[in-house]
Formats: sequence, C-alpha cells, structure tokens
Amino acid sequence: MSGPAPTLRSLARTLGLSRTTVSDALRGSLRVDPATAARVKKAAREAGYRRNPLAGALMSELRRSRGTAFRGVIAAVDFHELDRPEYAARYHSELALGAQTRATELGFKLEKFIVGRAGLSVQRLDSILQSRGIHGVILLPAWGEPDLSNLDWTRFAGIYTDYIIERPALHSVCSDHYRSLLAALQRLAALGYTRPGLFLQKHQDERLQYRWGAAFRAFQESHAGIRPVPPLIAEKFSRETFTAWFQRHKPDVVLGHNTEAIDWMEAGGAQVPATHGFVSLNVLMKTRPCAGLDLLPRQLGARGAELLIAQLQRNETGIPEWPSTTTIPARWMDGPTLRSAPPSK
Amino acid sequence: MSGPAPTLRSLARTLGLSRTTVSDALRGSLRVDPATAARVKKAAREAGYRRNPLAGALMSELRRSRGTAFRGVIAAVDFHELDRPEYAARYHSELALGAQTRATELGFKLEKFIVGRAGLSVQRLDSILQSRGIHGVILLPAWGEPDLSNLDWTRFAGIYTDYIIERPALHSVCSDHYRSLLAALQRLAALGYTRPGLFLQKHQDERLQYRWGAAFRAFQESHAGIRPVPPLIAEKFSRETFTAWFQRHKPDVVLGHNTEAIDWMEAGGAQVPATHGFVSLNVLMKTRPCAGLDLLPRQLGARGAELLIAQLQRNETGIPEWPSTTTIPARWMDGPTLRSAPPSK
DNA sequence: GGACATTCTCGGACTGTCAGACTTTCCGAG
DNA sequence: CTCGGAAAGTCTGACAGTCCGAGAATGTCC
Repeated sequence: MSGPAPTLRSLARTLGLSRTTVSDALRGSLRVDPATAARVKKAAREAGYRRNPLAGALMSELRRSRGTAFRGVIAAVDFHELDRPEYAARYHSELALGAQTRATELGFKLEKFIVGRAGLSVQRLDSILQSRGIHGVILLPAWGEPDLSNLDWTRFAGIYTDYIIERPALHSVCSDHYRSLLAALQRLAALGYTRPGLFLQKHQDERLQYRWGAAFRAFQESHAGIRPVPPLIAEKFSRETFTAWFQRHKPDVVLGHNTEAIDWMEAGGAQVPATHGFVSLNVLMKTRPCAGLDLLPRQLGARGAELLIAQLQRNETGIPEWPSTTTIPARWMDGPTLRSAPPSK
Repeated sequence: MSGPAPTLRSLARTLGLSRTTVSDALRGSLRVDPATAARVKKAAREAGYRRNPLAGALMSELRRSRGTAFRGVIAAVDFHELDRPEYAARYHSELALGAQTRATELGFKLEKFIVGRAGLSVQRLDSILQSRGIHGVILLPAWGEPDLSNLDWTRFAGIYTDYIIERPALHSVCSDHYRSLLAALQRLAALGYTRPGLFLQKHQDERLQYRWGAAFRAFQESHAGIRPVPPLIAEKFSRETFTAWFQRHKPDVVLGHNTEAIDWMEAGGAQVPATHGFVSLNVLMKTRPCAGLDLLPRQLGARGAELLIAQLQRNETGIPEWPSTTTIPARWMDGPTLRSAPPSK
C-alpha cells in the first residue's frame, strides 16, 4: 500500500481546520458552516478517506461514558405461573443468569420483572420501563402464551428466549431441538442402537411446531438401518400407556423428557443400560443420573442478552420487520443409561 | 452509580508507575520486573480492573499498522463454481447486495472475494485479508462443502449464509425452511387443499438435514383432515418419475422447486390452478409466474452482515464456543397457480 | 573511574468523538 | 457611538490501551 491512509487529522492539516471540525462535518453535524462542510467532504472524497467505524464507536463510547463502564439497563421479564414445575424454574434461573452475566460483560445491568405478581400488569410494566429509561426487554419463556402487544414496542427492543410467540413477533433465541435430536440419534446409531423410540407429551412437541417428532421421523426415513418405531406422543401419558407402547414396539433405546420412564422400562423387564438405553431430552428434567441433552439455557440467556444489546447499540427499537430465530444446538451429556460401546458381533 | 471504573491510567497513578508499565505487566510482557508485575496484578485485582478488549485490539492494530492498514471493511467470500445454476447466482447476488447495503448502513464497506478463481486459494485469501486489515468474513453458500479450516480464524470473525458447515463451525444465517413450509401448508389448508404433495431433489433436503421433508410430514401428522401423500424425494427425477408419482398419489396441490412440474401436471390432464395447485419452494427458481416462498436472500445477507459486524464490535474473532444459527422465515408470495378461495361446498 | 552492556521503566504517538470553551460577528439597548 | 449579550463557527482537552524507541539506573570489566 502506498503511504499511510488518510485520517481525520491528516485531512484537518490539509484543510487548515481542526480534527473536530472535520469529524463534525463528515458526520453531518449542524455545528459546522455548510460551506466548510462541503469543502471537507470534497477533500475527503478526493483523498479517499474512509472512516473507521470501530474506532469511531470506541471513541464515542469512551467520551459519552466519561470513564464509567455503565451503559444502561435491560429488563428480564418473567411471567408469574403458580404451577411452574421445578425444572422449569431452574431453566428460567439459568436463562436469567446467562443474560445477567453477558449483560454485565457488555456494560449493562439486568433487572428482573415478574408480570402477574404483586399487581404488575403489562401496562404497569410499560410505565415502569419507560420511567426507568429501560429500552431493552428480554422475555423469559411462559407456558401459557402471554400477549405483550400492549407494550409500546416503538420504545423497546425485545427478544424472546423461547420459540416465536408472535404477540408481537420479535426476534427469539432458543435451543435447536431439531438438530440436537438428529445429532443425538446419530450418536445412538453409532453406539449400535437400531430401534430408538421417542415418547413425548403432545404439548411439548406442539409448542416447538413438532420439531421433536419431525426430527425423529426425518432420522428414521434417512437411515435404512434404523427400524421404525412409531413415537408415543400423547396428551398425557401414564405408566400403562408407556408400558403398552414399550412392550408393543420394543425400542432398544428410549428418548423422552420424563426419567420416570426408566422405572417403567425396568418394571417391564428391561435393564438399563444392560438391555436398553435411555436419553433425556432435557437434562434439567432428569430425576436421576442419565444421558441426555443439555439445552444450554445459560448460553441461550447470554446470547439473548447479547442480541438485545446489539439491537440497542444499533438504536433498533420497535417490532422488527424480519423477526428471526437464533438457535444453539444442545450439548450432549453422557450418562449411565447408555451402553458405552456398540455391542460386539 | 459509584465513580468511574478503574483504567490503566488510574492504576498507574495509584501505583506510581507509567501506564505502559501497567499495561505491559498485565499483558505478561517480559520487559517488566517480575516483582513490579506482581504488584501491578495484585492492585488491578483489588481495584476490580477490567480490560476493554475492543480498546486493546484497536490500539494494538493502530500501533502495529502505523496508520497504513485499511479498516472498516468486511469481506464477502464466494466460491467459484462453474456449474452454478442461474437462479443460484441470483440468490448469491441478492445475499451479497443485502450484506453490502447493511454494511454501508453500519459504516462498513463490503468487498467481494471469489475463492477458486484467478488463483485465489484459501491460503492466499488469508494473506490478503490480513494485509488489508479485514477481520470480518461473510461466507456465501457453496454447493460443494468447502473447507476453510486453513484460515487463521483467531484473526477473523466469520459467518455462513447457509446451513451450518462445520469446517469450521461458525455462526450461520439462513432461511427457516421448516417453519416456512409449515406456514405454507397451513395456508394451503385454509384454501381448501387436502392432499398436498411434495417433490424434492434428495440433495436439496439432505443439505438442510431433511427439514423440507420433516416439516411436510409433521404437518401431515398433526392435521387430521389432511390425507397423507408420500413425498417424492429422488436423487434425480424426470418427467416420468414425477408423472408416475402424480398419477398414483393424486395430490391436489404440488410443492417443489422445479416449476417444470406444472407442464408435467398439465400433460397428465391437470389444469393449474383450476383443478390443481402449485407452489414453488424458492421463487428465485421459478421459470413462470407462480405462488411460492421468497427465501429473502437480501434480508439474509443483511442480517449476516449485521451479526458479523456485531461480533467485530465486541472484538470477537475466532471460532465461537457456541455456534448458533439465525433463521428468518420465508415470505409467502401469492401467484396464479393457486385457487384464490376454498371451493364452495 | 570510565566505558559499555543490560535491565527496567517511561513517554510519544495515535484509524475519532464529545462537550465545553474560545473567537468572531452581529445587533439591540442605553 | 459604545457596550454587552447572543449566536455562529471553530478549537482543544481528554481519552477503557498498545507499540517501540529511548533514557535512567545498575552492574561489570579493564
């Protein structure tokens, strides 16, 4: 490259102006006399000057903050649910912790609000957020699908930590259930299992637009060596329902959320992991040691906060024109409910 | 909030040292007397000092380059493919245009590189990017799955505009095929179609980990009123293959990529849209007006550039610890290949 | 005791921005 | 006619850190 690239300072020297006048002119500040501004822009163009946006952003942040690392507050909004299971409460805690840690790393503070408790309505939340100068809102999952259309979204950037909710349609971040189940099934196939069986509560599949079931069938269809076991997807299932399905279809490994199924398998003569395997689809739900998927709620919370803060940094409030979903694959967790190697022939 | 955060300079004042000695000590430079280094580290820990990685990276680059490196540039890397279909070339152009527009909005410039053309190897690309001071790399889709592990990713932030490639595992952004097909099928059901049929080239499903097929079956399984038509997923299909499938299973609406199928349907007696419907799964591939899915490549490119620049703004280079995929649902495009209302009873 | 080498530390310089301060000009009031 | 305040236009201090040349202090050798 020939010689140093032109900078604000070199332009300023050439023009006989201060670097601030040049900076202001190029940024369109009204402080600068229009004739001076035109002169600066022309010289910049002719010199091939290109602003460094990273340097600009850093210097701006540095000047604005006056040395304090504090940049703002974002809100984590939870929904009061009396019957929330304990594992879900732990999931929410992990999400919030991840969001908090990442927010802190990025110079933000995270404050929690619980809608539906202590008279906190959506309208009241709106008022509080506005009066507190909070513009970023990260929404924790809710079993019932809350309606947040009443928040004045022109003032807020928001992100769901769940699959898309649409009321309103915001960006979202969640686990990649589809891809994680496919990867888990591949792993099980590598361990020599040939008849995996999936059991699900219907609502758990529905709220993910059937991704568990879809991934399961997609895997079966695409692997000739896998003998298809119809998944058990029931409104609500009992030991009887499960056992009937298990005896009838004889899967050699079972995947599902409820680890109580291990007892039912063993009551029916199976020995885990000697004769059959078990994999939890969410290790936060396990009640005993077993293999399974860690949906990484802490990482999801962190990514959610990160994406939200990036929106704030771009000054993007309002309902996004193209809402997107960011997914992170679950992490496989080994456990004592699987054989450790394929059976020898 | 309590006072300014401790900085190198404030630590230096407290310790009676220069800011350079403090900086060197904290970075482990051997220039500093070990006893002094220990003193500095202890004081930093006690003061709660947190280094700003973005400032550090910027200053380092500033000093190293002496103003000669160009900045504020990100690279769009394409792969030379002789047999790339015309629609794919248009898809790539849309991706690049979206990335370019968004980069410009965010104060960056996008430059294109084509690996495999004019002797541009991955190693040579690495050298060029480094010498040009380019740290952000957005990777356009490739039909063959390229291996970019040879880039020195410690120096670059990268993002794929395709489904995850894993060589190496970076963040990615792409269409939400699964969710888009589900939504399309729901739309068709609302128009009164009861026997949708899907035809795909096998590779097109495989490279999306079977999401087209999975969404199709998930929809069938979850809607009692839909009579199941087995999808046609073939290595390569001809008019004969398609026609046999069409005649045998009698779908009332066909979804697929290749609009030539409309001719084949009509050759078999169907009248589109009078008796049968057709939906394109990628309107960039259509050769005639029809309904279908706009995969929004321009928006995907824009989002990709945005996510990449956010990584640069956080000074995050290297292979991410938790690579994520960001998906945007396709936009439905109405067209003359569907009935405009459900048939009256 | 002077010359030289080594070790340890310091300070200039710096892809841009913010906000207060300074200079110049203009105009109304006395 | 003079003076003071306001506005317009521009300038300067300061700066989440790093690199590298240079200076000061110390030790060794002749």
